[in-house]
Amino acid sequence: MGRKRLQEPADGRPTVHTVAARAGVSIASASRVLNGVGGSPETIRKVRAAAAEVGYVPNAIARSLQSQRTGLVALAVEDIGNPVYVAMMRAIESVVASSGRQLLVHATGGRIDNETALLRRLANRYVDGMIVSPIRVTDDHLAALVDSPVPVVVVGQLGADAPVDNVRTDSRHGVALAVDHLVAGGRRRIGFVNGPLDTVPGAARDAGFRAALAGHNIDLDAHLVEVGDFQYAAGRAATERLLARTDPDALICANDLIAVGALHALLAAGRRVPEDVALVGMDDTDLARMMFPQLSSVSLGSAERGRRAAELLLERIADPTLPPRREQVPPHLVVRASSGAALPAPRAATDPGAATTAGATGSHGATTTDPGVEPAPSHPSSEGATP
Amino acid sequence: MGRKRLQEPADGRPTVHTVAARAGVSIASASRVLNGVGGSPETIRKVRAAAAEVGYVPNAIARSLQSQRTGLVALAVEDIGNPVYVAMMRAIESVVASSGRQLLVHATGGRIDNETALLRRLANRYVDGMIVSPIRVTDDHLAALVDSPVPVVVVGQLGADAPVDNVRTDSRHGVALAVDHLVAGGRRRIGFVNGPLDTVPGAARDAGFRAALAGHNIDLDAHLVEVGDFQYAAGRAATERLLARTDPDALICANDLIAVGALHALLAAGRRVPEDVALVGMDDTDLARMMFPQLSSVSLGSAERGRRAAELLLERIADPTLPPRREQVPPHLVVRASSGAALPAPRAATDPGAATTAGATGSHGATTTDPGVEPAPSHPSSEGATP
DNA sequence: TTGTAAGCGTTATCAT
DNA sequence: ATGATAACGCTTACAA
Repeated sequence: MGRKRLQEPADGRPTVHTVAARAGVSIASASRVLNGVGGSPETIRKVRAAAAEVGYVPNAIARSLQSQRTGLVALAVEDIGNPVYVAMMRAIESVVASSGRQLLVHATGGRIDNETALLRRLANRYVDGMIVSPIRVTDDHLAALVDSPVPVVVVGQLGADAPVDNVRTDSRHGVALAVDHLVAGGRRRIGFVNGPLDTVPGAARDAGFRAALAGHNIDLDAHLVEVGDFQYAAGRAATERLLARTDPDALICANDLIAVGALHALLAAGRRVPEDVALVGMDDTDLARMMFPQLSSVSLGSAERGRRAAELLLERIADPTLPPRREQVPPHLVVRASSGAALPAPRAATDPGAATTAGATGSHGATTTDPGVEPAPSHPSSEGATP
Repeated sequence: MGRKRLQEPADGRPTVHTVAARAGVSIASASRVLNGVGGSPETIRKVRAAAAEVGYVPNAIARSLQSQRTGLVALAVEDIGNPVYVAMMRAIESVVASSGRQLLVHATGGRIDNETALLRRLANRYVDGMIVSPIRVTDDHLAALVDSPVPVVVVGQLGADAPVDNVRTDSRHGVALAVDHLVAGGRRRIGFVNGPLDTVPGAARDAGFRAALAGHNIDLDAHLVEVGDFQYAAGRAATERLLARTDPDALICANDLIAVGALHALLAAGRRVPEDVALVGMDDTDLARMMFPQLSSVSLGSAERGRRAAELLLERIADPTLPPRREQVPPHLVVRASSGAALPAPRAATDPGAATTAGATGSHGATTTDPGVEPAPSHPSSEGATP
């Protein structure tokens, strides 16, 4: 025998039973009125009054158990401190909101166990679906993705055979765009500051860099390659190590955070950017435009990937029987002042607002020259102060 | 009469019933084994096997309905694009994680209705507790906070009478620290680029600025004050407007995002920082250290406030009967290169790594001089690439 | 140890 | 329109 049903639960909060009793109707009637379906005028009045009097608040968990949905969608990324994920999140949020759902974000901090745990917990029905963007993928991880009880869409590379919706870009090609551009600008001693090679993006960018150099018949000088993690501090430190042993005339960084660190290190070392060293980042985040000089950057279409991922997720939530889909968003290079001037130029504009016209299009295409004095990034949807 | 209980639910996913039937035991036994409490060796074996065979995954919603907890905690902020919230989030996350819970973040985009809706949805039991940091507070909002079914802690100013746990700082004092410092450095034409005055922080900072100037017997020149929103783009635009009509020798910005925009505008206008114009931001985010020159900034103790808020929340979850608590974290000024040199100095160091010793302590105390070549921000807990 | 069944709070079905 | 009750999937008190 279980406990007997309490009309007032242990924590004292009112339930439909409380309201129904107070209104002198059945819980069915109370529920109907509370949901705005049916009910005579008199019943409606009584129930509404009772609900207001006791301060009734529906229990969303109970409702979800019944309806098998929560109206929540989650996004799991490594680090919301990285503006690229903020951009992705904004794009996802706007799609998700249009479906009447709310987006929740979780930062995994790159801890794979953490991510798997989150997947295992949230995906067990707390959310209607999830978008994850892992930088490392283990078998355990993949298993969690595949047999998730709720729809999951992955942003990033995934094994070709994984039966999971997937939106990716071609970051190898992205690196090639940067190399082409720099070579066209006369640079030959091109350095590369990468993230960890045991991550999916790190490995892809490394491969892309090597392939692109080979394509230009440039021998890779190992001194010109450094690895840290995908953070500002590591980018700065890695660049300092690189500068201590060799003298590049250009630097490609695996993301914008690293690029900002590299810029810091270059300026501290007395190098002019772009006169002495041209600098190209990746991800094309707001950060690239906030720097002096503004940073050229390879856009990996993060917002676009986020938007597509969200659309795929909503489709799958609506119809879980869809076959796994795989989409690709092409990268493109945005040229700004940090790589704008050609090598021999002795004194180029370092004015942060100065436009550059060095949009030398390499053999891989997809290069844009960003007008230097663009209106700057704007995010109508956000404010962000410290209350 | 309701439907009859299906052993295999409509969506085909196994439940305890499925497992129990397959193992040839009761659902009680199955549940016990699945939860690791009780069960004979033989039963354990059978249930484990059955669960594995059918790929059983527990339904967390159902479990939560029973246990009245979800193991989730939410944080609602305006804009995760603002690094100050990232810092706050990291601090909260580490406390929350230590309690075995997971943190979810929601960006409200400053839309008050959005925030209230989130509160109304999540707080209805989807999470065990919430931390919110609103920049605008309406009555409706406050009502939602007060009668939330789950514990809520507010980071930021709240009416003194609101019966809600609250962690705040004194941003008026924070602005005063900046003014004192600049005055001590010989600046007199101090400008102020603020956020919207109808926000809580915007109003507080405006008041703080006026009071601090008055304290130094400096008349406020209205031309020296500009208002935008708390974003980079607005900060840049506002500074451009300000520079178009007057000529400040120092600028205080209501947050670091605005300060970066101001720096951009100043450099584009040919002003040297700090020689011509000293610049001080607020929030002391990573961004301040990523700039050239590095930005002085008033720390409002965001990480500390986040940490305290999380602790208060956990305490309240453990004991909901606690009386409302209110805590305050004092601001302090971190001096870096952007305001380091005194006014008359014709040529100060603009090397981004250069240390400054101009930590002139004003009458309000709490000033730190940041060694310029500090190891730069590091976040062991995060990586952040674009997979 | 095991099974039966109550109960978490809600919605939905069916008969009245 | 209304009320009684099954069901969502799970945990657990109690009896066997």
